[in-house]
This record gives sequence, C-alpha cells and structure tokens, in this order.
Amino acid sequence: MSIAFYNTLTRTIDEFKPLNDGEVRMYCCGPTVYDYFHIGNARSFVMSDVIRRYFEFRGYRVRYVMNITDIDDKIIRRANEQGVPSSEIANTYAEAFLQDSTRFGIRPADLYPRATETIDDIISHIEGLIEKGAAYVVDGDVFFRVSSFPEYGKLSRKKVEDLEMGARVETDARKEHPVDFALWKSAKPGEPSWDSPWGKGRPGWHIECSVMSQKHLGETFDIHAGGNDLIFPHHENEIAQSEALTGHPFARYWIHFGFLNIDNEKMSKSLGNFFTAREIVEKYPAEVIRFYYLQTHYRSPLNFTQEGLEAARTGLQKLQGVYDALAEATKGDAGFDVHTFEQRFTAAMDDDFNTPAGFGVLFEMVREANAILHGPTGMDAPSRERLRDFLHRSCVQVFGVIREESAVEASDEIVDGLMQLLIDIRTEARKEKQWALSDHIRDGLKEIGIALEDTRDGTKWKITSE
RNA sequence: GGCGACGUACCCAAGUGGCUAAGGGGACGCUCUGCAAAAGCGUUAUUCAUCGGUUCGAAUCCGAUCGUCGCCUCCA
Repeated sequence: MSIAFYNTLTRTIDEFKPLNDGEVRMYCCGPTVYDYFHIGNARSFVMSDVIRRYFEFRGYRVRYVMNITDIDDKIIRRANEQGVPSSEIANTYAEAFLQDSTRFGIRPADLYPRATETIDDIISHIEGLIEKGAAYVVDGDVFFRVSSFPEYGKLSRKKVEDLEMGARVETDARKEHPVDFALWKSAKPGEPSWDSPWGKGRPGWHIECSVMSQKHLGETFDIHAGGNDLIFPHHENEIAQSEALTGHPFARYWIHFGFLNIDNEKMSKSLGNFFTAREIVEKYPAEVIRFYYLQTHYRSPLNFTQEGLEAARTGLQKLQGVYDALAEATKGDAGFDVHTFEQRFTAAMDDDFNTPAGFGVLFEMVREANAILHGPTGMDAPSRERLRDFLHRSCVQVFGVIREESAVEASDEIVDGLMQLLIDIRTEARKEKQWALSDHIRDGLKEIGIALEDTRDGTKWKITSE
C-alpha cells in the first residue's frame, strides 16, 4: 500500500514515489507578509501541515520548507501608506504569521527562508538564465523569455496564444513578448533595493520561490504545494525559470488547495466578507477550525459559515470525549478491534488525503468503541491502550484536532479543590433528594462553562467553553 | 472569448461502473438517569440538478440543457 494523490502536473492521481526512499522533500508557498493572513490562507497552511504530518504517520521523514516573501509591491505600498520602512512592515507581519501559525496548531516548518536573505542566490540564478538566453535585460529590468521554454504552460495547460488574447492588463512595451515576466525589477526612487549587475533593484515575485526551494531542497524535489490560484502564473513561471536553468525537472508532484468562500463568494475586502485567521481563532479553538477544514476534501471549495463552525464544534466533542474517557477508564473486559479501523483509515487517507472519509472511519470506530466503553462490560485495558494510541496518532499527531490533556487535567489545584467541594456538597444533597439544590449547583456551573455529568462512577466535570 | 471545477437528505460532506448511497450537524422517538448530561439504539435519500444515450448493470461513463463557482500576469 502506498500513498497516491492528485498531481496538478499530470491531472491524475499518481502513486507517490519519493526521490529518495523514505524521505519527502516538500515546499509550500508561504505568505507575503504585508498583512495578517486570512482564513483562506489558513486553510492552505493547515492542509499542507496535515499532509506533511500524514507522510510522517506513514513513516516518511519529511523535510518541509516554507518561504516568507518579505519584499514585494504590496509590502512597499503598505509601507508607503504608513510612512514606515518596508522592512518594518515585513518584520511585523512575518512575526504575526509565525504566531498565528502556532495558534492554529500548525507545526513549524524545518526552515522559513526569506526572500531578502536569498538575494545573492537569486542574482546568480538570473545571471545563469541570461547566459542561457532565457532572459534579457531592458533598462535595469530583467525579463524571462517565455519563447525560450517550449514547455511553458505544461502545469496550467494554457497556450501562450490564448494568454495573449485574454490579457487584461496593459503590457509593458519593453518586453519582447507580452507573456514574458519580470525576474528583476529596477528600483524606483525611495524603494528598497539591492545592488545587482543590472543596477539597483529587487527580485520579481516568482523567482524567489524557485531559488529558495531549490537552494534548500535540491534542483529536483518531491512536492510543491500552494493555493489553487497560484497554478497560473506563479507556479507555471517557477517551473519555467527553474527548468530553463537546470535542465532538470523542478517539483515532481504539485498539490493545489481549493479556495475558501464566504456565502459562496470569494472572500475579499471589498465585499466586506474578509476574516483574518487571527480573529477567527479568538472565537473558536484551533482544533475546531482545523476539524472544520478537514471535513471537506482539500481540493474542493469550502464554503465558510458560522453554522458550519458550530456543527464542527459539536462533532469534535465526540472525538475529544472518547479520548478523555479512555484516559479515565480503569476497568472492563471486552476486547475491541482497532486494527481494522486503522487499516480503513489509512486506506482512505492514502487515497488523495481523503480526510472526510478518514473522519468517517474514525466516527464509526468511536461509536462502536463507546458502546463497549460505556456498556455493561467495559473495555479491557489492552484495547483501551491501542485505541487511545491510534486516536493519538491520528487525531493529535496528524490532524491536530484533539487535545492531549483534557480541560480538567489542565486546570489548577485550587479549581480542582473547589470543584471537588461543590461536587461533594451536591452529592450529599442528591442523597437527601434535595433536587432543587443539586440542580441549582449544576445549572449555576453550566452558566460559567462547567458541565457536570452524573455517571455510575460518580459525578464528573469538564470545562465546556474556551 | 479561452481553460477548468462542481451540482448527493433540512445543513455540511464522502463515494466516480455492481454488496443495505459512508460520516458529521440538526430534528424526532426510545434506553439509561431523580431530572439532566454523556453514551447507545432507531427514524430522517427506492435515490444522487434535468433530459437523453452507452451498458446485463450508472450517482459514477458519453451528449445536451439548466444552475453555481474559479483561473486567464503578481489573490492561498
């Protein structure tokens, strides 16, 4: 059994065969740091994170690189609006990006290269392209000569002729051909710039990803991921720039994430339906948001709604609930077959990272497990151990949707003491059949976000609100 | 204009030629409970946008129609 997934380059589901046995070299297009990232970006970053973690679940070592684009037109524009240096904007939002990633439970990449730290490599890459006749200089700007790369369009399946006809933007008359694109942009007065053989300037958008990915992962690497919209022109151009220089394939597998819409509309600031990742993670636990994302296949569009998030919150409690219950259970003698479910789970995930189908298997498993666990016989210790281990590997390590510690375990001694006292008082009251008092305690606690459950093993409590 | 994706229950969402069309949410009924909660059980799609076609057999393949969405030079 091996992992297979949709490769944008071939438009088919291809079996994954890494360049080096047991190792995955993966690059995901990171943020341009001119603002906080939004919930659509977050979906891509979370999906990429989960794919990376799933490879690890399947025993691969993964080298995972994500760039930070810290010099770009949008950053410069933002800096000018606020009257601060562009490096300040870049640093502020790069920092925010790393913070928000952490809050979303996204595991850090092995490396976060930045464009401004890779200028020398970018310049030599461009020099190489000029030498090969794949690029040309016009008044301090350098353009990629698309006609020099016959395979141009192989990722996006676009024809150069069609592109010309559909051109929406005024083309720069200095370019030999309208589809040629900038590798190096000469600096306008007041813009940040670096010295180069063609004068002061800065790198174009596409070149940095080519250079950074190849610098850290090699000329040819396994997987390149990013949002759907990056297929053209960004990734198409990356391929052209890279392969024109090296003569070798660039990324072997391309993964693209579907878009997130709000009310079936593309999220945009002008429509007023724009949410930053930061504001959503204030309102919902990261686990809930991740689970919500993962309930839709990564290539499908996801329509983001408040109701959807609420449904995800409720659904997730079932997974967290069984995980916590397994930690607390102490006796039982019925066995439970985890292995079959794990096989089905793996089969689902191996098939194009089908997370919705994977959760389908997990929920079926949880239903059957709960029936035993909460039933008259209870579940024996080895089964509980195996089940908790599998849930840990799938839902904690791969998906990042359930918490290691229950809310009760995370609370402090004083709270524990108070809760124990309240529960003891209520238990006394219940023995005396003082239902009004015991209900008053339970209702009052519920209002402050603590739920009481009377089980046959006594009263349990848990924190329900964040 | 060019290229592409999609339309499955009240909502979300898997399934892409053949076993009863997964799973989550919601709703209703039941078991358990002092009442709840949690958990479980049951009900909620004779049918997959519509109409044709291919096939022994189609939600799945082909064609048309209707509808939704995305990309086409820097938006994940």
